[in-house]
Amino acid sequence: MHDAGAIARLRAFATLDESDFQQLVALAGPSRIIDRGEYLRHEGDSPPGLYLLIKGWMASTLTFNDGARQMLKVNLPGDMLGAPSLAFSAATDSLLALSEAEVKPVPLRMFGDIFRHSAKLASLIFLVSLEERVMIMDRLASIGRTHTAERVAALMLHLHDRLIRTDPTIGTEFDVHLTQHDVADLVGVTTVHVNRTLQKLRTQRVLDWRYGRVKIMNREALVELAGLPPRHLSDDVSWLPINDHRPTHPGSWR
Amino acid sequence: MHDAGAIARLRAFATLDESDFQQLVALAGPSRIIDRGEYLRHEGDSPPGLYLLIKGWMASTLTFNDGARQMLKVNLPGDMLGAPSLAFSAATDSLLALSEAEVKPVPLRMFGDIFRHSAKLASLIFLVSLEERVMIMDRLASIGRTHTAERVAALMLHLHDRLIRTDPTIGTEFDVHLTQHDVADLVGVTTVHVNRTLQKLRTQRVLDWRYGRVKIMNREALVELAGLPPRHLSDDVSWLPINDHRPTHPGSWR
DNA sequence: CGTGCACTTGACAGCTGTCAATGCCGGTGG
DNA sequence: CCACCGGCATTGACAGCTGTCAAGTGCACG
Repeated sequence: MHDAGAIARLRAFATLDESDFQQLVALAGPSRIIDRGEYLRHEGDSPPGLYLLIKGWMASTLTFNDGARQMLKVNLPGDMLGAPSLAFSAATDSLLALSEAEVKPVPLRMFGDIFRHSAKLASLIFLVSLEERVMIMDRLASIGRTHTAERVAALMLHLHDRLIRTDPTIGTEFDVHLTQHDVADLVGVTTVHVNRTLQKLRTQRVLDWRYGRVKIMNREALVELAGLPPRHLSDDVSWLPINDHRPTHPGSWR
Repeated sequence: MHDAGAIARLRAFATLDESDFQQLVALAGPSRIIDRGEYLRHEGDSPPGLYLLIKGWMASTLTFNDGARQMLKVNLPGDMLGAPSLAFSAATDSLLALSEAEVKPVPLRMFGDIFRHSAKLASLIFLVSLEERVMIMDRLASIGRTHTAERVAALMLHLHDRLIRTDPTIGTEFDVHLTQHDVADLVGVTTVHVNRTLQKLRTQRVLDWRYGRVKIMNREALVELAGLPPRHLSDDVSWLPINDHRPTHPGSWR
């Protein structure tokens, strides 16, 4: 079940067969549990590592030289953690547990083997990386060009879209493992201002966010506030080798 | 020369041989010239296309439903344009020419062939995509957590770092093809405020930015202002198949 | 029952947006 | 050659969103 969650994002672009599945399962190392509030790794750590988030919520954060902290991304189960840092000699961001979380380290050599042996899986991983870029582009636009209420609306829709992808039964009410301080760090304002903004949204009957539980009261209003167009994953990536079947030869793997 | 620029970013991670080079050159289609201020494509265009920026500056922009515009990224010669949108059914961002620019469309099928036939090039393209993610993460943090002077400082250092990579002879004075309005859209403030901020930075003898020409007067002050750690590309990605030599069979290409 | 964390509230300062007007300059047409 | 025009840069006054500081509430936990 956990592994199924971990490959859900790849399956959004193509169906995976048994051979694909085995290669991905092979990535999963021993589990590690991280308490809420603790860091899996800090920015600057070298060399950067790669992880698979199995359970719980985590966040990628960046700290300025004056101590200010910006949260760059919320990671949900099935997400890869730490990938962007792989292009650099040291970790570019810190990985923080927003709730108790379970992660599995992925040896880089084993991750590289995917690119070595499966054009299909490499293609899908590339697509997910592109998807991540668009997610952060949308967040950047939201933070750069809108006020706090709009940013919160965009964040909430973003989270809801991502949660509903792994659990379609989620309705308009669901748990969000973020404190108001976390939200502040995500949307780039202070905790005090987040608090006032949430109260305003509640009064306006748009969004009710209390005690870690969210209730979407007026989705249309949220969409209008967020101001961003809806995003739909491509349903045709046949130009990538996603249908090739290059048999795996386990013996040749290291 | 142009093609050399176009592959410079891949070469940052590994050396390319003749076979690699040929596959990349094959991507280049017929050139297209775009006047300053014109769009190569608009967000929402479907299906999304992929392009290689040969000459000039371009920008990726996103427009809100209220007309506000956020500039997400400045593209320099050698950059791939439009990649993030490939994971979606419609273009997620618009591509705007900041100066007269020359681009070459890349047929998706041909781009896919790289993933089909070269694990090495696919790996390098993946790494560049990760690098892009970190660039935008840094910009997001800057916009989310700092004031305008700090944002401008971070932007300028970012541009300088990228310009110096393709032209190491660039000193502390160089051309930047951005109006104050462009800068405002990049750092998420108004044109008026950018103007005042640039004047302040000039008075403080930190940065002199006038008439499209920039003079870095105090680099240490800029770094301190920006507040972001320096980024160094990885010098060891040997866990990826960047040394494999899978001979190309041109006849088998479609 | 004391402690710590998250949340809440009020007053005030400060950064930034808005609006409006002006100056500058290169390009265009008469 | 000169008037006109549009884009870009600049300036001032003022409003408004957001940050800062400080204090207080409520709840979970040991």
